[in-house]
Amino acid sequence: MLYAKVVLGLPVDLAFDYSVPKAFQKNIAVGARVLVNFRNKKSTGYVIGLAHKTGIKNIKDVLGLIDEKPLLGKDMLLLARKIADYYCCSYGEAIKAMVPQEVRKGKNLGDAPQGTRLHQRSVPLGSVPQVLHVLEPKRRWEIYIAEAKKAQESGESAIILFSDIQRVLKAKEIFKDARIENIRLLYRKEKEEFTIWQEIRSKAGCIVLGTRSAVFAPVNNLGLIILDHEEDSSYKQEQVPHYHARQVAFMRAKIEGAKIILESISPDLESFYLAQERKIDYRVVKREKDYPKVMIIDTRRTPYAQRKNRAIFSRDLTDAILAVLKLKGKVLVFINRRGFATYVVCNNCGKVLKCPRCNINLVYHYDQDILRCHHCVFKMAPPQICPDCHAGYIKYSGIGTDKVESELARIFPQARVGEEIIVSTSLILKEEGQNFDLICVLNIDHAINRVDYMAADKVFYLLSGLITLTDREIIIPTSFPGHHCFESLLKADPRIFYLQELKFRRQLKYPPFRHIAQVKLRGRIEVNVKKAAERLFEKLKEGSKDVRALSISPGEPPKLRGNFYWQILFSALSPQKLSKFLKIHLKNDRYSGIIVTVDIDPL
DNA sequence: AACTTACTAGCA
DNA sequence: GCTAGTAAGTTC
Repeated sequence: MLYAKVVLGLPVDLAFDYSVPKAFQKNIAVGARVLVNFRNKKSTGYVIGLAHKTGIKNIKDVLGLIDEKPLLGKDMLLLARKIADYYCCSYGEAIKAMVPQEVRKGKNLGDAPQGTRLHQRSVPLGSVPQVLHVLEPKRRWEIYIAEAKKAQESGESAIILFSDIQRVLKAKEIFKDARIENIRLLYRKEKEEFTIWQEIRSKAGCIVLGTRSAVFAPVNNLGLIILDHEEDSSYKQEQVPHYHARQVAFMRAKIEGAKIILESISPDLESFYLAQERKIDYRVVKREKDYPKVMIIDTRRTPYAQRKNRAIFSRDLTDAILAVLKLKGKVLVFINRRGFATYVVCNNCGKVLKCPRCNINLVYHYDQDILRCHHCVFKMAPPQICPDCHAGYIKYSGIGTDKVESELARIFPQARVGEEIIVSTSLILKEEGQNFDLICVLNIDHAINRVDYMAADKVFYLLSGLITLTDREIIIPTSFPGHHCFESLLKADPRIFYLQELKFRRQLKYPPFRHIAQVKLRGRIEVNVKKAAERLFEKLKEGSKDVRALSISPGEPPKLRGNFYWQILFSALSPQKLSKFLKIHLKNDRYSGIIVTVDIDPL
């Protein structure tokens, strides 16, 4: 008798045995999908092993063999196992993350001939990963193209990952212009995803351009993986399993002997650290534009009268903008917040209008005359009279892009806002090749002040991006003028930021020196979530030999889309130790109405 | 995850 | 003794 060990896309890290009827015994193989009866429901399962014995009585038959040829090769199965061990998920959940929806649903693969794997190169070529620190963004394309060509010439495929679809499409144009053949676009929103996925499987020497999930593209003979803007947070999956494409790329490149290039204007602190430790290579592409004059304005010295008025633009800023306008120059005013007013408050009772589902401040949008929640889709018409006390008028304060635009129109009536002066959030960084004569960065202190140990990194990545958009001048008002972000920018030396930040991280035993696991509890009833979190923390606060419990706190944000959040943090030297610890200890912890999830290396 | 079974508090 | 609600166990 033959038995198949089958995993399902469930959060249980177990394989279930099914007996294999005679009809399938010849073709069933590890890596194939099967149709099975599980809890009286038909589901798609993945065969991860075959055996001639089983300890299970009342065993059920495999109902159908979906793949005559295995869907997943040894390499992909090993990758799934590694993801499960790193990111604290089940084998099946990891496999689920690797394949398109149609494949999960059990759709048959076409008869396209299966690609022949040239299989393991004798010597893994160029397999030391590389940080590509590109201070001149447009120069990176020629490197990508050269690397892609090199891969294709030796019969290898390449995967190039981008932070979003716009950039994938831009890359397609550039690669087409460079006459690269065999380009395939792969991302989860692509209608043809399933067809393209199959094409990639059946061809050799594909250049796959895609977003996060394309790190799993079923290419043959993988030679190269590039991550464009590798520090971008969109490489981290927000759903379980919370994998990071960079980490998966490292795993996959190791298994398949491929080369990795991590490209960025401002490499991730962790990547810089690996380069610093000589674990990976480091290469700089120098800036060609002139380096702009960097003005850090100490707002602690602005006159009290100005602060009291909450003037958005201090005298320094208006003077600088006016000077540029006179010379017909272009100004970028940067503010990382959309909308007109970021809080809307009653002038009688002081009540601030909040989203009923997320409990965060609603933002007034001038163009549509509407109040919006920036966390969920909630919107409402702005009330004239306070809905709470029914007495006071509604007052708008706090600034966003819309408010900045209208202020600019007031201060500079002669200027065309939207042409000579552009107001934008970090969306401006998605467009390449822009050049401004002046960039004013508003409200950056807001980002520095966040209670988030990564706040400084995020500010540094942002400013590093902005500084590529000007060769003249950038002005940043702040009450932390001595911050290492700014010092680094002033001296045009990124190392100042990285080394200082690493020093802090080492002292605090934070990443990259230790790994963090965030256990998130969510539920509809606030007190229950809090109680469950406290109970769990009480149980696990001792940690283990390797794992330390760090803290328990309300989620960030504490309420989102009608759910309340609490979180517990743990740390350990290795992510595998964290995952193992949590898999053991969370197994028997269930609280009714509360969902517990684990995020390893949270952002 | 989704479903079954066991257990406990509150009630007539 | 009954039920509702939830804690715990199982899935092949």
